[in-house]
Amino acid sequence: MTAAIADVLIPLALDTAYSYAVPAELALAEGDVVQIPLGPRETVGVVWSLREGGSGGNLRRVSGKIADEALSPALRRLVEWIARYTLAPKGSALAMALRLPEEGRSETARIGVRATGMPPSRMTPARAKVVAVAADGAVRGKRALSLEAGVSASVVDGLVDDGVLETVALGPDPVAEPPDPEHPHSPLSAAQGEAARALIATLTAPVAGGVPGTATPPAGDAPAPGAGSASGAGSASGAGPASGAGPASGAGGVTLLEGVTGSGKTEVYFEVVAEAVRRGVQSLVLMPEIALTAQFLDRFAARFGARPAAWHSGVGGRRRERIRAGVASGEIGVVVGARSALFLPFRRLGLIVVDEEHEGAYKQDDGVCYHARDMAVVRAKLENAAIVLASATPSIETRVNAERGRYRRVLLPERFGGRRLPEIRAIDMRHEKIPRGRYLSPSLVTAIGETNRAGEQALLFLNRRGYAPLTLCRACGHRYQCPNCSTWLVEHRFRRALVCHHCGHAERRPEACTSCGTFDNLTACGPGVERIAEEVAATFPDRRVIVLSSDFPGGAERLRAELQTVAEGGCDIVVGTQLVAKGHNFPHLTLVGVLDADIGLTSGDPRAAERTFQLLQQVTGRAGRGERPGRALVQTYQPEHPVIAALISGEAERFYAEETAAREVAGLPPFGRLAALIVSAADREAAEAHGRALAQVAEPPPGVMVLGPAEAPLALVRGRHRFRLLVKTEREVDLQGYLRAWLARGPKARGSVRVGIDVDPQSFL
DNA sequence: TGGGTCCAATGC
DNA sequence: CATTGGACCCAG
Repeated sequence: MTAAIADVLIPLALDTAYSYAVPAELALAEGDVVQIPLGPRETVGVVWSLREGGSGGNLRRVSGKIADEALSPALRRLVEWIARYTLAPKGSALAMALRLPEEGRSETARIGVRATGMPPSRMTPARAKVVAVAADGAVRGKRALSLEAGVSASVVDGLVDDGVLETVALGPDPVAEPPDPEHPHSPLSAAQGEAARALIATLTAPVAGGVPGTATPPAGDAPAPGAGSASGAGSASGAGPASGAGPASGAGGVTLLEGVTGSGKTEVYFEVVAEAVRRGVQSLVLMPEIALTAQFLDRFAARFGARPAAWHSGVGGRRRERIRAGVASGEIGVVVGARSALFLPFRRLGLIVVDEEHEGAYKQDDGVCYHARDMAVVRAKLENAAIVLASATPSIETRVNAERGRYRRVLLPERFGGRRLPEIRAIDMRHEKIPRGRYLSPSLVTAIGETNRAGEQALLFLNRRGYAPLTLCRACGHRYQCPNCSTWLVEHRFRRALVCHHCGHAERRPEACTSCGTFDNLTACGPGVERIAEEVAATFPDRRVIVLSSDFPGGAERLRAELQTVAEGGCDIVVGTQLVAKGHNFPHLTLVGVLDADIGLTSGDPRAAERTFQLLQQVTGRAGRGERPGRALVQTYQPEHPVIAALISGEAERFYAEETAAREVAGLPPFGRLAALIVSAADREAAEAHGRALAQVAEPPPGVMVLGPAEAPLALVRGRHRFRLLVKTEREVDLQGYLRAWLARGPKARGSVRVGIDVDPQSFL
């Protein structure tokens, strides 16, 4: 009898599966999660393939199968696809889809109470309220009961001691409730309804037979570009993730939902999610930053009468496991999550929505460098699911795909409820008289005054955390720099610290200069939001001011509360970083002031213009989303710059056209391909030498250009020196194949030298 | 020479 | 990733 051999992929930085003998009593299938011996210990892995093996050799044996865990074929192909595309070891890609035990704190057992029917020995007004509420005999959480009755928790405790209430062990709180697509909700506008219908038409799940259990039949055989030969050579060729998308009509494929800020895109795709629920398929809504989703989850609950499962890095332990299990069983219908939700083991995924698809946060820049938006397109294809990319300011890549007919495009050109887009004006800072160390122009101060007098809110936007981006000694000129990174330390006056925004290094702000010893002579250069808040407080002493940035003291919970305060009109002036640019509805906000629109335009990054345009468009779009019309004032030193000019004139189309043309001329994505090799080492010389050695053997064929090594713009990060090589190819070139051959030819990294590969780099730092 | 630390190679 | 064993270093 011939023994079966399992090739098992292990979630480590290994590119090949390891072979194990399968014990006769163990029935294994491809995709099964198994326990296997690895060196001196036991680990888990996934059966990647099964085969007959003559003697079985002297392989070690699979120790056992982990029940109820298996990776679907689609998910396994996604892992393969990502590994091939990003040049990451397959095992590393698998690790993202496995994320197993997370041995978390066990959930605190919840206790519920219900009425026993016994009368209280002593009646008080508070007790009477509780008894009245509990009279129906239902089980409630202690806290829920006291809230409902409007009494303190101790009253409930007292009644428990008295025997009036009895405690009951409650199951863990549900991780998600089933969404109800027919839950009553406010109607859509005509434009929204039309957009929703167009998107619903792209759903692949059949209308009839939407009974749970009747999964959509899987797609054909080679759904994604790159699913091909096992050798991998040339498979991820030419086509990026975007190509291979369906035709621009019929079901399936990719659809861009493009709507100006305030047009109600969310409500539109909620209708698509509702239809997916009706048809019995699961939906995944990807969001860029989960800190912002509290308000979003509320909106979801308002539409569906239930909260969706929320998935992000902060969800840990048992809860994480329960979401995974619920998604795998099909019990959970809708997941809202950050990019890692892309790897959840959906049982019958029918729809993916990528909200704010242009967001840079979708790109993972360490470990396996992948772009969640692009991989979502791949997963949708593999699952034969529909996918919607939503944005007010789509990325150039996505727009080009839409223009070329690879993606469908659905437009919402007007704001919901006939509201007007804010009027945007530039404030030319070259002509404004501002004292040194101040940043609010007189024109802006006047506008804030007018706005507040009308009982409305103003938002001042500056994309810089902290108090000042640079601290220097007036006596000796010493500049405070991070010891691990080549960045200035940012002063955080509130914390009395100098902080590196790259590695987190923090030191106490010294009294005397650490270089020359001069006492009390350090000066803050440039503005951060804290400093602006100080200036606002000095200019408007009687206004309520809130500063919002991602390092908000007190964490996400307090931040949420502050956002709520702003939304309810509980403050007059908000000073914030890009955190406030996204996703929030501030109905009382009618003035947006952009303090330094030019930040980021001079960075030398090819995407700088696009990103700045998107950010400014988003943040100015915060104004006037309630009843009153809004306006935006943009402080700038170069009002004639194409980005600023397009923003002011509202000619987004022209900006996109020009920027797209410029990309095409330069052969940059999506018209060409880019990859970055980042060579890092503990010492500068070793990194540079290895970079040079690689460049030596680059041997670029026609259509391929290799630049560098150049010291990376952020040359020192976390104590490692970095050099970059940039590979630029024409669109048809098999970038991955070239990189693989090159790296195989090159010297192998020794010592502390590391070579990181970033296909489709987003940031050039 | 023993004992300690550090780090690169290894795992089927 | 977790373990390991070899390289290197130091005190006595």
